[in-house]
Amino acid sequence: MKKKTSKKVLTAKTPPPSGEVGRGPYSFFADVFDVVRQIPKGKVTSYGAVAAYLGTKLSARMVGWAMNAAHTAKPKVPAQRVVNRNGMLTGKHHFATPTAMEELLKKDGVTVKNDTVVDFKKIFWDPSEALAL
DNA sequence: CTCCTGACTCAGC
DNA sequence: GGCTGAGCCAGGA
Repeated sequence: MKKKTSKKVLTAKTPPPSGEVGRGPYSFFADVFDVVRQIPKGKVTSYGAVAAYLGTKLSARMVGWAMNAAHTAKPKVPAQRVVNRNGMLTGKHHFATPTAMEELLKKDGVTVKNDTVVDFKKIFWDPSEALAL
C-alpha cells in the first residue's frame, strides 16, 4: 500500500460544497486567500486541502497559482503556510528570496528542514475541518 | 481566438 | 518503492 496514501479519502470524500458555493461570488482566488489568511500561526496546510475545501481538489494547481497572485494581493497572504502534500516548500522559489518562506515559517514556530516542514502532519491545518462549513 | 505554462496530485508501470 | 504520464482550471502571449 505504499506509505499512508490513505490520507483522508480520494474518491468518497469531498463534502457537499453546496453551502460554500454561494459564499464567494468572487474569483476562486479570493476564496483561496480567505482560507489561507485564516490559517492559525504555527500551522500549515496543503494545496490539496484548500483545493478540496473549495471543491477543486482535482485542480490543486489552481490553488498554487492563486498563491502567485497572493504575493501581490492585499492584505498579504501567508502563502508560506501553504505547502504541497509532502510538506515541502515547493513555492519557496517564488518568494522574494528562496529562504524567505522557511524563514517566515520558522518565525511562526514551524520547524523547516531541508526545504521541508518537520512534523508537517502534526501541525497540519485542515480548512475543511477548521472552517467546518 | 488558440496554444502553453504552472507554487499539485493521483494513478500507472 | 521510485519515476513518469495525464488531468485539472485559469491566466498570459
